[in-house]
Amino acid sequence: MSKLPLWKNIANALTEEIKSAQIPIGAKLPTEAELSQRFGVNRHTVRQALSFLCSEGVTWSKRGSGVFVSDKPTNYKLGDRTRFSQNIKDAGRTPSRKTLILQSRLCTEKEAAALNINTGNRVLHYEGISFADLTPIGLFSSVFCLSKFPNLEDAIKEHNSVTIALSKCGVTDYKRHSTAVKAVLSDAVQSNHLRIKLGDPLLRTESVNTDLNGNPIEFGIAHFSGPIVTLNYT
Amino acid sequence: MSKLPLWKNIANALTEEIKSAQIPIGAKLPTEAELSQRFGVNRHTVRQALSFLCSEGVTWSKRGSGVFVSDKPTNYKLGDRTRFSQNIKDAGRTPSRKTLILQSRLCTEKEAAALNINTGNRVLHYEGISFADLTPIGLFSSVFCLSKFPNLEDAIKEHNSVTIALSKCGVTDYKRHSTAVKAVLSDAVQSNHLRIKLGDPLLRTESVNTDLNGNPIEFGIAHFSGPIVTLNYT
DNA sequence: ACCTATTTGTCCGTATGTATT
DNA sequence: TAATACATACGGACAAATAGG
Repeated sequence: MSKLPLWKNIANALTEEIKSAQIPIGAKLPTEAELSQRFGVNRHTVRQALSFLCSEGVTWSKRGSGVFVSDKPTNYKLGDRTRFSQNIKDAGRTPSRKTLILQSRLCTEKEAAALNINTGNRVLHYEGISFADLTPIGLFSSVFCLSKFPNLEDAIKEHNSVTIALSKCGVTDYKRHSTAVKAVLSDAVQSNHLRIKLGDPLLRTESVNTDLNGNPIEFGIAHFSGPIVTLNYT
Repeated sequence: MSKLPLWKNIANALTEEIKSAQIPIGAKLPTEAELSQRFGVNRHTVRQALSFLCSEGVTWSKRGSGVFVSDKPTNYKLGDRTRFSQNIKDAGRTPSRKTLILQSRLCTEKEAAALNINTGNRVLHYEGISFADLTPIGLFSSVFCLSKFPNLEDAIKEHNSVTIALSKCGVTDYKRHSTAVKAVLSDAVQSNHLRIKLGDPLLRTESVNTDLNGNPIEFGIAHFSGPIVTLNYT
């Protein structure tokens, strides 16, 4: 019946199982050995099917570990009211964050310039991973002027949300003042956190948020997973 | 020396010969047998390199005949947008463009949806390279609805400017309706045009421009050189 | 910190099929 | 028809990265 090559049939079968969520997003496919057993073919025939799926972006592979189902592309809106949580919710997904660093330190020159403070000042450094559902979509690293928000660290710890924490510190609203976007290659740490391949492209954004008076309150650098995140500016 | 796999080195070598036109567009590559002899590897190792080139769109193969250098300069994904000229000037540099394609053709489904026209319609396809001074900074590919602007092709040829050409067609002003940005890796054609390394990151933007009534007039895809271009939203 | 088993990646070899010349 | 050239499929061996004890 099927004039298609063996490997193509296998690729189609696996695609169906992925589309129907029998193999959910992020899940590991059976090993090449298991698949060759199941389909009764040589391992290389399975590999050709898997290679095709990877080239189509349906899956990605990690040597020594396995082949995994890629996440669907995520849209991330970029505007003057950019909020991480709301963005993810709008996409029908559940946002969460994992904190990697939350501590005060002296600010750098670049940070001082962006926040319009002096170089001697202390800042709160907040760094971590952003998730949509269970998929890491980006790394963030923000600094806030400590003298303006002495209690911000505790507030972030308590509420696990920058927006809520800032409101507890008297900032009822803030705006995105500027965003600079460029494309870079991921390094080992980033690719590990984002579960992508070393050398996959990243969207790097540098942004400044201000209060409604135009005073800068946050300077942030974020790296979004290039393969699955799209920034939307409307 | 090279920690790269054999097949990757072969792919790079062939890419070089294609880029330098030692193997010109449309020409047939040596046979798999000849290449395996030349590189001293198994035929399958050569095949892996050729398979990669084909997946990158650099070549295409015909069973029983041979492997040929693709003649389609940029089969998919290339693009642009305008108002970029002003940005370049603001940065104290001189903008210019080189046209690669300027011709009418049937629109694709995606283009029809973006321009809010039917799939049978003809569009003007304008594709080329944007320069700042003498440095290529991006590739653009735009389509315009031909039935709305029947004289646009000649106007672009005459004035070498989309903005001026559109004004000759009655569009005195237009604005960007939406822009979606993501990071991708450059392929052989793109890296060649932009004079960057194969695999360097690119900023890919998809945008729609509308007239002041909100009717879409242009759909464009652009690829900006990741290492040197930053998009700024303020 | 180390070892081992697992898993994917690379490379070679052989045979056969299918389309082109 | 015959020779050529790419496509598919099988097989084995080892390397490299990972995961788990």
